[in-house]
Amino acid sequence: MNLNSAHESFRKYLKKENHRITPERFEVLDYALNYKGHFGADELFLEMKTNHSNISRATVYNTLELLAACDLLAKRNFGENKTRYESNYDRKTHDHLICISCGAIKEFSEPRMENIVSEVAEKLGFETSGYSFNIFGKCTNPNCKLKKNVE
Amino acid sequence: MNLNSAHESFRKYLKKENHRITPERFEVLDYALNYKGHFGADELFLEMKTNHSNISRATVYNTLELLAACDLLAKRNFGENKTRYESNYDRKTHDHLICISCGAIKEFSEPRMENIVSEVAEKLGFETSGYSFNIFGKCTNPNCKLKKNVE
DNA sequence: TTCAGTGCAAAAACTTTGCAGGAGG
DNA sequence: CCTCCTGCAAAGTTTTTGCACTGAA
Repeated sequence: MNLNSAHESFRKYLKKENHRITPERFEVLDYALNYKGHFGADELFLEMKTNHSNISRATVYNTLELLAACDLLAKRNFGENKTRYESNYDRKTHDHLICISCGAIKEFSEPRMENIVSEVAEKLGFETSGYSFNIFGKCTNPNCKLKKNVE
Repeated sequence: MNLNSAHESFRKYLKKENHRITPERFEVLDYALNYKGHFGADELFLEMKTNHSNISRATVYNTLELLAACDLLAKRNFGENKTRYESNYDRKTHDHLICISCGAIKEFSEPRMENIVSEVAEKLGFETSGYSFNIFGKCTNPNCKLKKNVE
């Protein structure tokens, strides 16, 4: 993955929106892109703290909002009452299947969704900015129920 | 709306699952079915308290879980990091369009979703128990931005 | 009689806010 | 030099938990 071009996009976005370019914001970006799978804001903050970063909670929450606003991250919600983020960088859009028993999350791409979303939005007079589509169920993993393998 | 038949379903469910039949649980059911639109657990708890109910927070949270488990209520999450419930009783399934500016929520039915959900679940080896499909965007209401008219 | 369910209050989990000091433009 | 951004800690919101008591079966 090319971090430099992600930095470039972010820098451009910050400039355009009149936000300041700070080292802290790029530090959060690096951690976010290196995170495998989905993560919560607090999770990322704690990981950064563990790695002896001097970052503050407020800065992490604020920066993740910015990264979602410029589409470098995708904002998700899997029904756990917390916001999750996921790198959007170099990836194609996808939806999620969540096991309600062990928490495993599988991704899938469903080409029909794009059409459905734009048709519905047009019919109801909305200007779409995104959608979320999650399927819940029970997975066939034999270890299911044994471990909370959320990823 | 026929409350009696909802009571009947709930009673049946509780019996089947070996949960006790308590007046508190039916009190929560009544409040939930009478609530117009979507509500959070704490909202319902506070409304019940306002109406001088003797119910406890724990009982409300617990009972709403049960009502969702037996499909009298639908559990929703509109990306606000809180669980919302909605009566499922006597209503057909539907999805939601959420205005990110004023919070308005519109409902729509999309018949194609059912097929997509079962196809995806089968392909990936999941036993489906439900799905959530929310479209986010900006509505055309001229009052949009003025009031938080969540419903 | 028994133990699941209840009310209450405290804790937990996640997020937002207020403030004083520091650095980007 | 003017603010926006930062770190910190405190407060806010929603949900969960522990405990002693009560009432359904």
